[in-house]
Order: sequence, then structure tokens, then C-alpha cells
Amino acid sequence: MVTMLEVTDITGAVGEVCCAPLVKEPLSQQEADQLAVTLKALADPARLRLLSIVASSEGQEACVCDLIEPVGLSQPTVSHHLKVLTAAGFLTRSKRGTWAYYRLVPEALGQVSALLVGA
Amino acid sequence: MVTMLEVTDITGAVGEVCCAPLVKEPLSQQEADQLAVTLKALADPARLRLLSIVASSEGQEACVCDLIEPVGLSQPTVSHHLKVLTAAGFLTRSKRGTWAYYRLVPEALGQVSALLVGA
DNA sequence: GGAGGATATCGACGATTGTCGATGTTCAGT
DNA sequence: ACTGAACATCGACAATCGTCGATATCCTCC
Repeated sequence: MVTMLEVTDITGAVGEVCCAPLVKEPLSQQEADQLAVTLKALADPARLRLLSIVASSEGQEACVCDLIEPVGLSQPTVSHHLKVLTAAGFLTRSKRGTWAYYRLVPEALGQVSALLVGA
Repeated sequence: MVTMLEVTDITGAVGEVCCAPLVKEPLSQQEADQLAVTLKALADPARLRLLSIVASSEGQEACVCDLIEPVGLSQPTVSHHLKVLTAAGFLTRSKRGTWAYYRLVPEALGQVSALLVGA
């Protein structure tokens, strides 16, 4: 069975669909599939909150321990959401000691935004 | 059972979450829920293709009969997706004779885009 | 008013998703 | 080495989603 999470180590799929303005010409099947995968990663309340918390932290990075309590979900669930966001290219992960720090990929949201509206 | 489609006649939820830059400050639970609903409407290959076909038609509108064959799905399924897009505020529906024409709401995508990146 | 065409709704089905508890893994300090 | 802490993975479960065929609704034209 092929699950979405198998693309985890692709290190971000946001940039792969490039410069195809949604409103200008019809999307191909592949373009639509790619963009849908990226948007699906964003289309969840918990992930949106996690992303916004990371984005508004100093250095635009935060460790998992600081994210669990604000979103009010279990640690495995938070870990899962962070993995999805990372696989989609919105976050990067770096481990320092026992802690895992997730940092925002600044251009990622902008690229999605550019795909929706014209470039 | 409460389904997502019961909000069909809300005539668009895109504008309701206003001016909350995702990257500036953490989203509240309600803001995240709203934005997630809107993004979920977008996060499907078939709907993205339908939206882009409508958007790139003359007058940015198209009737259902012209949409079925390009996306390669059954008529009920296309109808369903158009309803979701309309409920989310990306399309409007107007019936002329036997035909139903769906037209792009031009500002809708821009508002979502503005929510993702800074205003 | 009956027939046929365009679209919407309904009911059902398999597939995917979000969530959790339990467990595994890796690292720091003693 | 052992313990405890931080995080990831696993397996399971309920809920949601995308899709279809069948059917209902609405309109036009003869």
C-alpha cells in the first residue's frame, strides 16, 4: 500500500510545480496532483497552527516541546503533523542534543501563494 | 450527522478570516479552522483542475457540460466538486435555461493567497 | 402534456486521514 | 551501564472524503 508519507524524504515538493498560474491556463493532471498534495499538507487546523507558531517564533524555529501544549494535542500527533509539513517543504528539521528544532522554509508559502494567484 | 456540505448556502467563507498573516502571529483555533476549511476545498486535484478550467475560459465562466469531459469524471462527481468550490466562495452559480454556469470569484484566490503570505 | 436533455441529490462503497496509546530510539547526565 | 527525557514510529480506530450508479428535479421544445 502506498501512503502519502512515503515521500517524506523528498525534502519538499513545493517548488516542483513551477510557474503555472492557476488562473491563466488549465492545470494538467500532474500539476493538479502536485499542487493538491502541497495544499493538503496545509489544509488542517492543527498544521496551520503549528506552522504559524513556528513562523512567529524567534528565528522562525521552535522545538517540539514548545509546540505540544499550545496546540493541545498528544506528542505523537504533533510529531506526525510536523512530519507532514516537513515532507511538503514548509519546514526543515534539525536535531540539537535531545531536542528537535523545526524551522520555517521562508519561500515555501510564497511559492504556493504565487501558484494560486498569478506570478 | 453534520457534514461539510451543510454550509453550502453560506455563499463563501473565504473572506471571513480577514487580515491574519499566517507568518506574523499564531493563528487562533477559529482562524485555523476557517482557513483549513477553505484550503481543504482547494486541496483536491479534480477541484483544482475544474477551477483552472473555469478561470481560463472566456468571461471566466463555464457550464457543467463543458467540464465533465476535460476532467474525466462522472457528472455527479463534477457536480459535487463544483458545489464544494461554490460553498467555499471560489465560484458562483447561475442557471440559464437548462444549463448551469459557474463563474470564478476573482478576489477569492487572492484573499487566500494574502492569508498565507503577508498582506 | 409528454419526451428528452442538463443538472442536482441520494445512498453506498472503498480509501484516506487525524488521533491516540504503546513502544522504540537516541541522547545527556550520573 | 543505567535512568530519564525528547522525540519518532507503529498499530488501531472512528471519521471524513472522493467516487459512482440510480434517481429526482427542472427546463425546453414539439
